[in-house]
Amino acid sequence: MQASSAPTTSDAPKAKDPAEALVDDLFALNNRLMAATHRDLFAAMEKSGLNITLVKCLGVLNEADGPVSLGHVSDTLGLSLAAISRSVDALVRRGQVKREEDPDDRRSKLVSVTARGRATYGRLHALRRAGVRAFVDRLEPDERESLAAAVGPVVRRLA
Amino acid sequence: MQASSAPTTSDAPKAKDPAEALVDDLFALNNRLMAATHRDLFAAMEKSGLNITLVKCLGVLNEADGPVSLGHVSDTLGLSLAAISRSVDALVRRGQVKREEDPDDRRSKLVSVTARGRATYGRLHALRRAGVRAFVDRLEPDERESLAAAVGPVVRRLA
DNA sequence: TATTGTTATACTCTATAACTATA
DNA sequence: TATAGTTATAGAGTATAACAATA
Repeated sequence: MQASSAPTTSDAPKAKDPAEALVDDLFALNNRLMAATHRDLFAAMEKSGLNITLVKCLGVLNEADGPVSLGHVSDTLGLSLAAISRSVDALVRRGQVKREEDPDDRRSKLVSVTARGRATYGRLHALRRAGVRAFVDRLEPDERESLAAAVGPVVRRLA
Repeated sequence: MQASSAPTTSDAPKAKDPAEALVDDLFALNNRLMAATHRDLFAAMEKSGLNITLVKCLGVLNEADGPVSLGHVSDTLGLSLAAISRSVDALVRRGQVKREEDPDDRRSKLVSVTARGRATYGRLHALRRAGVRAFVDRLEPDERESLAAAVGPVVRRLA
């Protein structure tokens, strides 16, 4: 997809909501960054024997403070409990996560990431980050400067 | 996924490559925009009876200058010719695209988007754009201003 | 013979439903 | 009875391979 509508040239017949131009620019930037970050990611996932759902599960577990239930992962990702059950099982077989009975509720299982799972996730994260880095490397010094000054405060305020 | 590494606080022990901080910020911004644009998109796709591959095919055809071959779509999306053949067939059945024999090479089929397909794609595009717009609406005036000044030149230079 | 696209078959992944164990 | 998770079954989607038509 690419940006459409909203003339961004200066010879627009009428004064246009400047926010619309920004929307178009952010849209375009998003597309660039997505392309940059996704290019190598899928190859790496395939090489690691992981599919998208497995990576997402790994992400939830890596970002969790501690062990979580299957139901939590299911709710977070919006996938059926059955799918999560199978995905977690696959991750357990690959040594990426650990699954234990919840001592407080033996119906429930607590899932947590292993050291290997943390390493795997870190590798994939670094790959995505490298895509962004490649984008930044193509920027002019003054472009980097103004981007840093503009984007930094926004992401920190909304964090 | 969320940004990790790279301390962005000002009390970093050593002077760090400032580009690394920008990478983290753009990474975070990208995640925000992806979340914003993908939230409603999938619901709309489902409502339209389209899956991701069909939308991607529709995207290729909408962004093409004219009719293209199945092989072109296959190469562009990195999917097998068989999958594209079935996907295009589904789009034809839904009236989203038109498939004709190439008069210059009767082995080949030329696929082009119909008025309905253009409308469908436009609707999905507008939805993604609305997500970005919602993000922009949450910004402060000065944030909008500095973002516009920084992002605009970059996306226009790299376009 | 090589190439473009279609069809046959097998595999992966997910959802719904049935089931087990626990509360 | 209700809930957490597992397993059975069916459906969607893709890849590989076999095929048909054309170059």
